[in-house]
Amino acid sequence: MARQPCCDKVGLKKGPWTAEEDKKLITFILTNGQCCWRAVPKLAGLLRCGKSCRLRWTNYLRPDLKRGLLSESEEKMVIDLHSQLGNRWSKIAAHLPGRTDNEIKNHWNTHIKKKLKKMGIDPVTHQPLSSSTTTAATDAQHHEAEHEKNTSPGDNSPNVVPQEAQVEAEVKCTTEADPFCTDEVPMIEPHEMVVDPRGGAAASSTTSSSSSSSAKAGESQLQCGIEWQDQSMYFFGVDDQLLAWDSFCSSEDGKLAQLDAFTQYQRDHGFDQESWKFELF
DNA sequence: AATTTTTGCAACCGCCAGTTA
DNA sequence: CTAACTGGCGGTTGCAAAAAT
Repeated sequence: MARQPCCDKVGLKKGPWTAEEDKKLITFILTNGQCCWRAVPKLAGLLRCGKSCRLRWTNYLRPDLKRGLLSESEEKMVIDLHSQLGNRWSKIAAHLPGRTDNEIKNHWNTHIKKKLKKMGIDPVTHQPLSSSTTTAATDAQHHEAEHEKNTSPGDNSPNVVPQEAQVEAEVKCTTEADPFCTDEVPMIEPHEMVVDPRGGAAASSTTSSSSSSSAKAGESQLQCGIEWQDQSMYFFGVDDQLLAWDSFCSSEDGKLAQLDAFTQYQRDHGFDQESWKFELF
């Protein structure tokens, strides 16, 4: 009955990931796809627990991630969704392709909260702040602290609690309309990953949030991303297009091309974490 | 220029629900 | 049926970089 524990914590590394560790994890997942996270560190030769590997991958290394600040429209969307869903960051992230719940949560706490307060809006209730709380920043801080005190742990709903039915309807609607909601992100198989060393845009983002990615034009860059013909079809599910793409990627030629491209790039250029992180997407 | 404070974000922690032996 | 495990989530922390003094 008893299974092995997820990871014995003895001797496991913690803290920031090194370029070498990233490389190992990326190479492993490119080769094997996402499988049992518990097994990943051992198989990839990492002294990390599986959970740490999963977080590193989903929040940072995943090739379909956008980098950079949220655009105006994304921010607007986050505010709108937060008013309906509260701190259900993963649900909110499901509506923003290429964004992680962690990223949105951080952005909310560091930028949006302040913005809303400046505008005289309570970031918790999304209602206008009462005059007593808008008079001084300290009051606003206190106000927020009170909110947080009054919110029981685990209760992530905003104080203006939306009708539960509405929330459920929203979530239901989301999963129906968007089969790849991050709650149900399909495992990325090796054949679904494309390394494109040609220098062209691998993941065709239609937003401006990746502007930093083009900043160092001319540098030889590893282009790695899920090479969807149209990003929207990945996130909103155009089944037959996906099938066609999948079958291409599933072909032996497709697989070999992807792995060859990656190893070739590593041979030619070495692995540059900064490029991987910022120059590509 | 040096020091202190603030900010932003990657990563960790603990909990939970679903799954499995 | 039950206990243990896995994967996922939200809250929090720690640290490096930037800004202020």
